[in-house]
Amino acid sequence: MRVKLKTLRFLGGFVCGAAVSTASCVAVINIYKKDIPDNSEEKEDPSGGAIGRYGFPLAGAEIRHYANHTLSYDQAKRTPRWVAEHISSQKLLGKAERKHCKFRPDPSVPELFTAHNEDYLRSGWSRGHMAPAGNNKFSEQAMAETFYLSNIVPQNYENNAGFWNRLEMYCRELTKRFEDVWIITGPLVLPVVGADGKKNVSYQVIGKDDVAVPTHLFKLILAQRKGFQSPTLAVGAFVVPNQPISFDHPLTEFQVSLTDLERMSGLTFFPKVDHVQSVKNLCEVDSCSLMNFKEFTLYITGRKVGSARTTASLEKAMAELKEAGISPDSYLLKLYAEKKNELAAKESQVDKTGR
DNA sequence: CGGGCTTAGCTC
DNA sequence: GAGCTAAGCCCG
Repeated sequence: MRVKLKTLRFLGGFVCGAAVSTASCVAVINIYKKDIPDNSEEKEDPSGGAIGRYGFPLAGAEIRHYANHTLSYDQAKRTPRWVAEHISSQKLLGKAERKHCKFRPDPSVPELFTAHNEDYLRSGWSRGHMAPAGNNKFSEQAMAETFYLSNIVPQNYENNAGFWNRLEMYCRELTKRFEDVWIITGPLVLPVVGADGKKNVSYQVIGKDDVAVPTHLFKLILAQRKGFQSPTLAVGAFVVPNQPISFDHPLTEFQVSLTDLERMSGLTFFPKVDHVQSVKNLCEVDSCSLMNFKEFTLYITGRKVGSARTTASLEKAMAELKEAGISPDSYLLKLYAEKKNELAAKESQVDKTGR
């Protein structure tokens, strides 16, 4: 029997993390043959071809392939419907830098349906990657393509830099324990139950192009480990509100069943997974835990120390860490010492030459 | 890592 | 002057 669908409920005024399934609910998901529309048979047009004489509407939702991501675009919302990726530990190695990248309209999206940077500017929303730039360190080309606005949705700043950022880091960390990780990410506009008990879908649109601001973002993770005899296939589906989410919310709070996500998104995921192949709950075979405040702050400080160009900015980063009540670990101390020497040498050189 | 903004320099 | 780009500095 199919996994029972749970009805999504939003309490009036209270914004919750979408439907939260109990862990046991998605402990083992047997993916059976799904009700996939079969377009292979051309049905005969009883009107003798008159209806289609001048063609049928086109949605522009065809699958678009890029160097390291694939997506379907939503021409009405000026955002992707979904973006798919495959990552492995190898792809995370490399020197491609986001500093050399620019957000820009996707040249393959018709001008009539594309978003522009101006839509996001001063809109109150940041440009949030669906396929993250950080998953493309191996290729400047692949990274640059993730900055096409076809891969971007309006996202809350704090969510993007915080909880969502940590979720993306967790996905990369998964490649240490699973050889192959497939990720599908996209926006959602979910209904809200109002005071009158009626359900309504409402979303903001920004800029001259009316780019749709999603109420939630989803991320679906399929992780495969080549076991000695039995390979492990595990799935985790997460629906995260497009708003600030503090450190006291665990990732599991936003987990939903695969079936629930399919119902919310209108998408059938991984249709080629074997019918009766047992797929495990990712959060039962792996931690599903994101960096805590201390780990995250240490990491960010490490990035700032590594990129510091002056002694002043270097010391500022360390002072802010202390201010947060966190003492540097051995890795950061080493990084700090190296950077301090490097900058001192550079700055004394400047003094000598007067440059 | 995830995002911003400002500035200088260039072309038209 | 407008418009684009790259570099540098800012934030969480």
